[in-house]
Amino acid sequence: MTRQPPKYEVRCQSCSISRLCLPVMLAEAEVEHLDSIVERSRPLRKGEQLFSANDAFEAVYAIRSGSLKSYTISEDGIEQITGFHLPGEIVGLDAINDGQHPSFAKALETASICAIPFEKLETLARQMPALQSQLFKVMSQEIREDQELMMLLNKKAADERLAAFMINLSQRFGRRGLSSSAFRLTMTRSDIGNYLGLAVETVSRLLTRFQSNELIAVQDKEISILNVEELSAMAGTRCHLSPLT
Amino acid sequence: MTRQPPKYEVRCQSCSISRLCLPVMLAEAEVEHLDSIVERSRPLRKGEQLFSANDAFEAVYAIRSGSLKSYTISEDGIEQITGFHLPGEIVGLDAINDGQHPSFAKALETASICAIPFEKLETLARQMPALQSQLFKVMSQEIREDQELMMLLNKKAADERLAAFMINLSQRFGRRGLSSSAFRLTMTRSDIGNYLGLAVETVSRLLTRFQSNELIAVQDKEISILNVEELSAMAGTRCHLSPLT
DNA sequence: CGACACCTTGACGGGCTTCAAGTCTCGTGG
DNA sequence: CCACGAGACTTGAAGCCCGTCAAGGTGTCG
Repeated sequence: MTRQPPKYEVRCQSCSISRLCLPVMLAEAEVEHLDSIVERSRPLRKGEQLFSANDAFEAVYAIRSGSLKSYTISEDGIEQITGFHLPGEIVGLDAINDGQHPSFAKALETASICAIPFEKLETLARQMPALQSQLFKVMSQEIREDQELMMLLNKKAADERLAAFMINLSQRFGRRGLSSSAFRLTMTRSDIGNYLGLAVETVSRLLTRFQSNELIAVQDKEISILNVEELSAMAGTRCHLSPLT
Repeated sequence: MTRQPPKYEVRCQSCSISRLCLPVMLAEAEVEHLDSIVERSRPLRKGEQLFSANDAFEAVYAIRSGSLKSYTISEDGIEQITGFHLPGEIVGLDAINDGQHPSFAKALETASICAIPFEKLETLARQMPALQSQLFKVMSQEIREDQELMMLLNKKAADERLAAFMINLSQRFGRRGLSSSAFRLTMTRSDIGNYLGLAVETVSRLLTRFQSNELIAVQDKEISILNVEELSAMAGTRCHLSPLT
């Protein structure tokens, strides 16, 4: 008798977002090897931790469905959200360096996660050039995104930050086959503010303003982008014009 | 007759900062392999570019001596400095993902650079587990540092940012065998402000204030740290006490 | 239904940017 | 050698964006 695997045991070969994940560019036989080291467990429910700061680093994690936030907590207890993660993205890469997670990762909604033991992944990467290459690319990409975020936080006003955030989310949803013009925010306003370096109140006020300017429509956590052009223009740095009325 | 190599042809084996660079943890024979793919050219002079945005990505670069800044320029011409780099550090890692540099790197003073062709490095990494591992660690480290910087920019006041910056520089100089209590800033005040998301004037005022509070002594670009404890305390987030007089 | 988290809106104040002016250093060329 | 200009740095004054405080509304879950 063949035991029926629980339905969260999706294999890489049949995973719908594998083209955004590590298997990209891998030959079929290689995907099977990769699949063989992946560990899948029951989905995380909203609010559950995937890992915590100071946890020993065992694996990196690929998101199969749902969304996560990763964040650090400073000595004095201040939370700093360092990223929101969608299906196909890899989290935990910041822990490689010293074998211990520097950050937390928590589910923003029910989320299915693939754990990929890092030692095995390293070994596999040595045998599969395309996998090694993809790993370097994923990490490089994260470095670059952090740098773009730095530009955002250092040089842009509150409305520009929020516009850039919405455009970014929109594009990421689009790449995953979802609507890029209408989506649901899985994080709270407070999370957004934390991430963008703004007070919750500012985020709330800006969403209201964007809505009255007909850039977006807001219905609780549901967002519709009504005017991509103008929103994108706002996301690009503005040269200190007077604020719109 | 054996040609005398120019004196900038230092080999990895005899390089004074190899313990901070890629060769760390490599066996002697492995270092020789690595050394054999490294390309060294004449030193960069102050202000010269190592690479520019949109340049094709060929190599990553290790700094042997001197210092660099890396920065991006947004569509509308705003410069955003993304990092300052000291000997032993690797720059160009943000270019791996799409074969094109997203940022610029420029010498802040005369600097000797080792170019490491990335394709060869990848190949070598497949044969040398310790090298592959070190590469992952270096990239992981950069991701983590960017996240710490995010915390700095998002959550801390101007004086805390500058204090953290000084402490960070101090520690990095120390690790390189230089004095951690007295050093020379190779970047301008404007660069510091750009990096930390502050106006030049703010940086200048804070340096003056730090000096009158006897936390540091400033003589043009020469900095002496007089009170590490208090400066470190300031670098840790403060709980909104009234400013020191 | 009551506790709690999330969200919104208004009022106020402060920390930083911006603007402006002046000093100093340094490299360059006459 | 020195004049000269450009860039770097400092210091002061004024204004504004956004954080903070406060209050109230809404939705959710035990």
